[in-house]
Amino acid sequence: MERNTRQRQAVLEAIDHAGRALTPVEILGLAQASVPSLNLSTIYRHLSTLQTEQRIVKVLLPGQAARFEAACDGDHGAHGHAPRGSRHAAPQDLAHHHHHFHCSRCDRVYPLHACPGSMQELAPKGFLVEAHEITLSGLCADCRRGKTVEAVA
Amino acid sequence: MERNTRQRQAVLEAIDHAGRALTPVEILGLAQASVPSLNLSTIYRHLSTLQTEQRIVKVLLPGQAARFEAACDGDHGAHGHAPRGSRHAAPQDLAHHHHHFHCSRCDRVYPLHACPGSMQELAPKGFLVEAHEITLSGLCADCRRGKTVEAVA
DNA sequence: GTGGATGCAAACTCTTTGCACCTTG
DNA sequence: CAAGGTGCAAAGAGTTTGCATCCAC
Repeated sequence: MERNTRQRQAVLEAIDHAGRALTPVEILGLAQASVPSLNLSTIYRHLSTLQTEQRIVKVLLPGQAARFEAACDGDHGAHGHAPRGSRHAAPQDLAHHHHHFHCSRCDRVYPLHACPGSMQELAPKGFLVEAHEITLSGLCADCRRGKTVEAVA
Repeated sequence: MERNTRQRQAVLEAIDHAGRALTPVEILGLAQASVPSLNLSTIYRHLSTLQTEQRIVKVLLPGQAARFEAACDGDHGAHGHAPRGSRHAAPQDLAHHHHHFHCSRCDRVYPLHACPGSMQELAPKGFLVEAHEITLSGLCADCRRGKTVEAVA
């Protein structure tokens, strides 16, 4: 369904190799290494289709521009075929629910692989909690130990 | 220090009477009841100074435009004088740390008056957690019981 | 009367879209 | 070769800023 262009490859590889959530501009910088003519609007278009295909996930943090990370589910790895069967499960089921840490020094966003649970008890009576987001911020290990990391490398 | 103009009054009253976090456009709508000529840029300018004075707090939720709510601290109430003495305490100390609930139906944001605590344990070793944000979403009591609430009234 | 406040318009950031041209299958 | 992909430029939301005018003190 989706053509396998150099641009699409470059975007997907940038995200898959990052290990953290990237902004569209970061992706542009990385992907232009393989496709120098690459344009930001092309990036945004691929980010849309890749989300639909559940290959990537949009990460929204308070007060920050959108970032994108690889969807760490079972479909990951082999990329020769279209997403298999299951079209009925909610995104969370596949995408392994998790949260994020934002480093205030280097501005990088790291995944956290733990979750304290539903939080229904924090809401007033009568409210129905369907989702929750937790964002931690502070210093990542690199920045904490003073390694001078250039902002968003 | 700050002049007591009709515009400033209108902005402050809209926020103080809301009981929930409002967007600049919502504030505009409410405040124009008293000052019809009121302009959005004037709103933004007052939102800045009111934040500095710690009369209001900016509320950022993932993927949402900024909202503003009354700072529910001790200085609240009497507004005849400039903020008193203490200039050394961190904002949190005065502003009563809390989180928010976003209703996906009416798009309103309500304060939550509970907090599960530091969350340092969710971060990888070596990371320093300095702050955390929790956002719940789902249906507020009104929307859950089917009261047809016009979106962002 | 004067300096800070206001309204309007322009600028800015992030993201989306229209369109003519190019490329993949 | 045709359908879909790409680059560029323009359009949109949300927010900020420059500037001439206005008004609270």
